[in-house]
Amino acid sequence: MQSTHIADFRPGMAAAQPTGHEAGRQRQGRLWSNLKEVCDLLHIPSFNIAQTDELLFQHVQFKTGQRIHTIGQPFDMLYVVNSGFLKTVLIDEFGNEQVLSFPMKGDMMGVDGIHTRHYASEAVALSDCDLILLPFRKLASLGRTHVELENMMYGVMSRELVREQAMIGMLGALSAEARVARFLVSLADRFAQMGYSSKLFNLRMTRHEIGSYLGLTLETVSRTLSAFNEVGLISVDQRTIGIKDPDALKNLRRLPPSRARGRQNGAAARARAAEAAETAAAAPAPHTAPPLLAAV
Amino acid sequence: MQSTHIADFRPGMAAAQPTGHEAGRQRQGRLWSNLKEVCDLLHIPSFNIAQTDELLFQHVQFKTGQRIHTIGQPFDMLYVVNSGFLKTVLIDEFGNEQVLSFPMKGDMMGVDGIHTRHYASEAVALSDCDLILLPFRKLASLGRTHVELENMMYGVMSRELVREQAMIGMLGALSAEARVARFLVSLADRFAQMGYSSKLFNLRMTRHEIGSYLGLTLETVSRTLSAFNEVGLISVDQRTIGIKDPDALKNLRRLPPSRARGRQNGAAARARAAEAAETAAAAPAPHTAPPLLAAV
DNA sequence: CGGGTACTTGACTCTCATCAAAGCGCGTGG
DNA sequence: CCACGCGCTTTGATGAGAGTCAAGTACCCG
Repeated sequence: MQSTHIADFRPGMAAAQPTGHEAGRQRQGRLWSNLKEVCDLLHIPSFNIAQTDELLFQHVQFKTGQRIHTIGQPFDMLYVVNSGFLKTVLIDEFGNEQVLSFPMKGDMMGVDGIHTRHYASEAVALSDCDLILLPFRKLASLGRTHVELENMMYGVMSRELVREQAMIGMLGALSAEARVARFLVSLADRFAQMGYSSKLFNLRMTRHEIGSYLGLTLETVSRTLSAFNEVGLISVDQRTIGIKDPDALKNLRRLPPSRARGRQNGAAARARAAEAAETAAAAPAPHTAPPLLAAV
Repeated sequence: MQSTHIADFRPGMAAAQPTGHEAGRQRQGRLWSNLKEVCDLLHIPSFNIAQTDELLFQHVQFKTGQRIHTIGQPFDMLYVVNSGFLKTVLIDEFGNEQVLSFPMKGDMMGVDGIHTRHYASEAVALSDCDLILLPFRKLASLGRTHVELENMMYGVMSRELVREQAMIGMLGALSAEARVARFLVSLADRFAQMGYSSKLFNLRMTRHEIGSYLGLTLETVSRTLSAFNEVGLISVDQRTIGIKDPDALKNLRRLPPSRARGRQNGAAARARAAEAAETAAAAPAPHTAPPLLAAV
């Protein structure tokens, strides 16, 4: 899709990139993973997982644009992302998409289907993907004998819940600029965790999808990225993002008004942006303060 | 402003109110519930729960304003609300509260503590409460022998996840008026489910807390309630809310501009408000439409 | 190349936050 | 029992942030 102008550092990325299918073995012409590999992928401590090589979970591949599951479809599977990038969306009563998450390596999908036995969201591959299938019924019964597995389930579900709580807090309380900044930081962190570069990466999603995820319009996302670029917090070239000042991004609440950052060198502007964040961070923070945004 | 005209049916509310502690038995001067009672409370089908009267869970009472657990506190308990009203909040880095939920009878709290073994949120009683304690470790090990219990756990956690997803969708895509409208509807539904009146109830939370929950300011909440009152969708008297037109509220996206609803009788205004909702609902809904709000 | 999709940028609008000032209600203490 | 005070709520005026509409550009793919 966006191939040419980043071809130069694709090699670098490929080098940093784990080989993708490192987990799993061939069998019957398909990939399979054992319990330990799944736990490792999910970052769940799996101390004494017994010899579980007879306990294998099958992989499935999806190509860009394919749907993994749709809303209302009968639930029977959980999915763990082994490689690739996806989005999960809600479709409202008017057919509009609301992006809920961007699952990538190590994330679990499908948990929202357990309750009603039907998936509550839709998952779509944003790139070619390799997913591990976890049949839920089988998994639950296994959990009864393998305590670690049960812990894994509870842990992953709880983690997901906490993640969504953080999302709600962000949507409820942060400005557009702060949302975009945190989105970039969290992406960078996840890339780092996966062994990619956290300083330079490719967005796998469109501005529209980012906007939907953050509760903003695509124009606002685009403008905000441009503004960050202008003050030197990041570099933007289409879907290629370079993180220049992660700390300032992490703490950013509001950029100085645009008229105040007209003709000047980037360093000075960046310094002031960072300063704005620091100032906010150092504020006394009365417990009774209004919920939204400190002054700059 | 609008104080007197609902005092007349205050008594009716008290009558509709269940007696609160109907679940549970006395023992050692305290209330205890068995597994079946807990499942019923959570609305989890519990077909063949064996004789589990030796499996008892203790109740605890909290008074208005008391904290059930705080952020960072070591996790060991889940809580099920047997009676009363609470809020759960996140505290951001500046000390501002972000309300995450308003748990009431049948809701489970504390699930966010499983992952890190520390509660990720804080729970506060908005009224006197009676909670059932579920020691998590004990519960998990019981789940291995009582399959229904395990299903209950997964089901409740998944349900919570779906609820938060809906919240994210709402925060990301709806106008202030639509958010308040849906908040009222969802409250009404929950009251109905609990056996209270869904037409007339008391808010247990302040405008500030509602605003925090919905990502709005308290002034916007207040103004929106007043506007709904003005067009006859609801009646408002401080914390007492009367639902007049639930269907219009459910579908409402945007009220007609205020200048268009100046001097006129309420019925006509309500009709137009409902119509606005219907119109939006009947729209063709192209899949590619912008994420936010149809026109009126 | 040419068509289409994604992205950027500008001008304008409008919703909602902010600031401010009164009412109202309820509990406390005189 | 009433007066006082404080927190909650309402309402108004104002403005800033973000959405909407509209070109125009860059990029991708057949």
